[in-house]
Amino acid sequence: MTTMTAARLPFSPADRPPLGLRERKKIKTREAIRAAMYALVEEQGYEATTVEQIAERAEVSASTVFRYFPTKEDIVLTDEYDPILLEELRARPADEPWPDTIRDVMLAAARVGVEEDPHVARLRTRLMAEVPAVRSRMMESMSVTGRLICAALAERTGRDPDSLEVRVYAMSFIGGLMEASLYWAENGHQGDFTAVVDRALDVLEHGPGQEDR
Amino acid sequence: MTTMTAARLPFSPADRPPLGLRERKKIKTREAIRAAMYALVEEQGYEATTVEQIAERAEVSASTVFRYFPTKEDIVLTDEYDPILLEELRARPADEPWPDTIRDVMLAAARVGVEEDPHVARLRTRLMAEVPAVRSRMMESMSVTGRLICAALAERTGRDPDSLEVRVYAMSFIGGLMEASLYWAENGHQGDFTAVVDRALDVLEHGPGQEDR
DNA sequence: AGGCTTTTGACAGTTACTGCCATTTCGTGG
DNA sequence: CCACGAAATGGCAGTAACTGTCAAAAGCCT
Repeated sequence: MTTMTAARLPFSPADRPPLGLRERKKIKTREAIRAAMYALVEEQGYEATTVEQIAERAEVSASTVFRYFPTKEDIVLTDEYDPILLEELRARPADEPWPDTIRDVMLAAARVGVEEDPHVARLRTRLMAEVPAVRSRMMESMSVTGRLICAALAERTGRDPDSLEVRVYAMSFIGGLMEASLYWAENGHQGDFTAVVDRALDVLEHGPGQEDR
Repeated sequence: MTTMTAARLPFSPADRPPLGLRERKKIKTREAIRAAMYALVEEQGYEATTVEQIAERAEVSASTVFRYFPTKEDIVLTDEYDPILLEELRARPADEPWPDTIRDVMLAAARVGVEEDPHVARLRTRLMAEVPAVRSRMMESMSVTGRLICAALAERTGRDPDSLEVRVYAMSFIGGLMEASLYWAENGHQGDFTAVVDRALDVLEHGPGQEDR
């Protein structure tokens, strides 16, 4: 109930002010833990960093770290893309052709994700490529994004979000985007991430090109 | 070096006889461990089964279990689809249109996987759906299958197997097939698995249907 | 200031997994 | 058939990520 405040739907405009000391401190702690982990990972690498070290540097106990993040991997990668996606989806006209919708929504999410903190975005994708555990956790988190795509597509086309067809489509999408991120990281984060995503979206929409033969 | 004998390429016909006592015993141990785990999982569930229990029932030490399988998850799901896939790929004419190739190859692999031991196939997919750790491990293993698809597509179309386009295509494929397995398991393994895969392949080839609007 | 709730730290316990070393077991050449 | 080297095994100690519990501390409210 404390962790994962992702599902809070639209963000009513007036709920910034009423933040008690408690809430503010929680945010600070959360970010202190993140910062500690980022720093340690850059110094020693992911596996070499223990949760105790993270706790120590963040000046909290190990128990507290686990109260804020369910697993070590989550410390590096929890960040809510889904709300952005939802917001972006909501902003689109309901009769827009689906391919256009999904493309723009994905590009927007990618843009926000990278521009917000380019340094962290790179570290995150690098770890995704290098550390299996991180990659796995990311996949899990992406698959809930997949369900979100199911819902969106279902809503716009009047299909069953739980049908095999819709689900397979959504997860193939996720798989493709995941690979795009990996590609970007493996090639030293060359070029614009959104450009990479754009190319990936082409493939997902039209296939790899030169279809047969 | 002992585990994962998957990459042994074509299977020359005459290497069944020269199996020493040692080799035979190793296979027996391996299967004993697997059998022990399957049984215990059905009795108590996945998480409740510890490696020590598995070792005990298989009449080996815990050390030995870890010598045979790198992780607990691998005990349930290691089984080499990739060799089947390779063999099947090899059997196809080189000028066959790619969509036909990939479809038939995948269907063949699915068929073999399920028919060989339906009971285990169901348990495996059920665990995939229910246990995140198993699902993750499966994803990792599927992503090496993805590289295999990259290589095959690249070879047949003269493209770079490491290009973004080819990689995204392959992984979207994997994502879709993964979801098909999950779907099958979540719906109580209704119907033929190959039929489910067939529908998934339609989606991967042509999109979810009713493209836009 | 005093009582209530939430957050925190300390601690003990579990389990997957890693190395290391001594012992056993198998394959082989004499 | 027997030794000798290599491989497989078991036992043990250690690590690190979690989990659950309980008492102390800190923010909140009147």
